[in-house]
Amino acid sequence: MEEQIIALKADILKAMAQPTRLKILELLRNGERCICEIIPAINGEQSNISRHISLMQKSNLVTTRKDGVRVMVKVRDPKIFDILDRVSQILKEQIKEREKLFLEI
Amino acid sequence: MEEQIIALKADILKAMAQPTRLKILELLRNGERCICEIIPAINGEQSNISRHISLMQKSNLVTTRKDGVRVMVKVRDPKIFDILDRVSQILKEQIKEREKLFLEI
DNA sequence: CCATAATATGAGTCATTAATCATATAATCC
DNA sequence: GGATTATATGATTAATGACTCATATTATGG
Repeated sequence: MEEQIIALKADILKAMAQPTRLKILELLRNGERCICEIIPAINGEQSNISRHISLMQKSNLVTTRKDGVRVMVKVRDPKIFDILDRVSQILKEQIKEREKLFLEI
Repeated sequence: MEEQIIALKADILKAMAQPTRLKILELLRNGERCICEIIPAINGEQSNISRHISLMQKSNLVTTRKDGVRVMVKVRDPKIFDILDRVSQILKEQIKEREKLFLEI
């Protein structure tokens, strides 16, 4: 596979692979949200959230639109949530296996 | 959702979100591989590949077993490949949309 | 026009990461 | 045992990332 394609795939995954950004994406499962709602919802610092959202926008994970003073954010492609679901499943099974090992001691 | 769970999800995604590691994972689609095969296949530096594999092992993405001098690596949970497939789909559609915009100019 | 609310951005800090070279460890074969 | 092959690891460097504070920008309502 070509280097460029690989790099773009890595960028998509990188844009998801961070706790604050995961929290934002989880919030956006319920649809479009204003940045001003996201900040208190995940108890984040304004400038930090702003940067995380602009990063996800650059990687095309989310889109934004202006609504007066507010900026509304939504996830561009719902397949993002499929990925998040898979990650949850994988994690659940990892935790199960760790518990199994623990019981064997 | 709890901070810890979020952090673990981010770790799984982080372990995938890097070009060299993506290449390794793609190679492992065809099953278990020796590290000594992976190194030339992706044209990597030995110590670098070694570190990337041990990182993916720590995040439980892959497992390893010794076979003589060799270390065989395989992906622990095939759902990893589902994630890679989704990322490919998302990227394809992103590229399509960019082309669409380009044609409109 | 001014005050206010929402967002963005410059600059700085601190931590993490990827990569590489050199060297160590471990298993195998002769 | 000694040479060889495969892998791991310590140390270093350069780049990137997350976060914060202060300040700028933008839109709205009064």
